[in-house]
Amino acid sequence: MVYAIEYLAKALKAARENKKLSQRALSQKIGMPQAHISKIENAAVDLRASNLVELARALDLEVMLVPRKHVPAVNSLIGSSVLPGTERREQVPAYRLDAEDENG
Amino acid sequence: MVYAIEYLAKALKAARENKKLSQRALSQKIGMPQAHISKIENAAVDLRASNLVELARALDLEVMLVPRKHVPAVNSLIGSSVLPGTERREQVPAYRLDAEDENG
DNA sequence: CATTTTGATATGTTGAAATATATCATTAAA
DNA sequence: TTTAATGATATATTTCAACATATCAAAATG
Repeated sequence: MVYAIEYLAKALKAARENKKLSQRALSQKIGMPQAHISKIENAAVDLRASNLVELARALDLEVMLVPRKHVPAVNSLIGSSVLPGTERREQVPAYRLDAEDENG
Repeated sequence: MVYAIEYLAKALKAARENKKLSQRALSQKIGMPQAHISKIENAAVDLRASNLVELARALDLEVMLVPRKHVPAVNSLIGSSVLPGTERREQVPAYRLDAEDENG
């Protein structure tokens, strides 16, 4: 377990599930073995930075370096949608049965 | 050269220089060989995610996954201060001779 | 209910390639 | 001279791909 990147692993997993992609579908999309994606999402491996960027982009995310003092503002801006801990439980509004494509 | 992470490498280098830290000082701060930091800043190696997080935090930066649609807003929010090309020259106010701890 | 099938995810192994690290040398600049 | 940056070498550790297989959940079927 690589604790330092656990939050990134969880964010990647959450983003994939948000897009309703299976690990297999994602693996075919970027040409990375499904088994490796599983290990990454469980923080069982310390993935390389280029793989992090590639994986993120496949999920419409960008890896950014944010000054610590701006982190709260950024979090509120993006609704902490990619931060673990903000599980966004079954908060799905009853009137919205299907979310899927949230990005522009 | 690992092109996919070149922008991260440049951002790390810019952030370090902004804090007026030498590679050696940074290396001692986080216990990473100075020679390795040099390779990282030149994108000569594909560093591991945990090292990216550790390096970023030592420079008061956080590695975040930002939804693509929010990237422009985040960039304007943080003033693109960590994006290379925004060198932020000698903008240090004359009345402030010593910066160091910027975070609250 | 029990069984089986199906889909998705997790785990384990092997071998090749690359990083991580330490150390030392060189170069350049203050 | 002192400090900083880069480059080279050698060794240890780890990722990563490929592949097989195990686990788990849900659905279908007997």
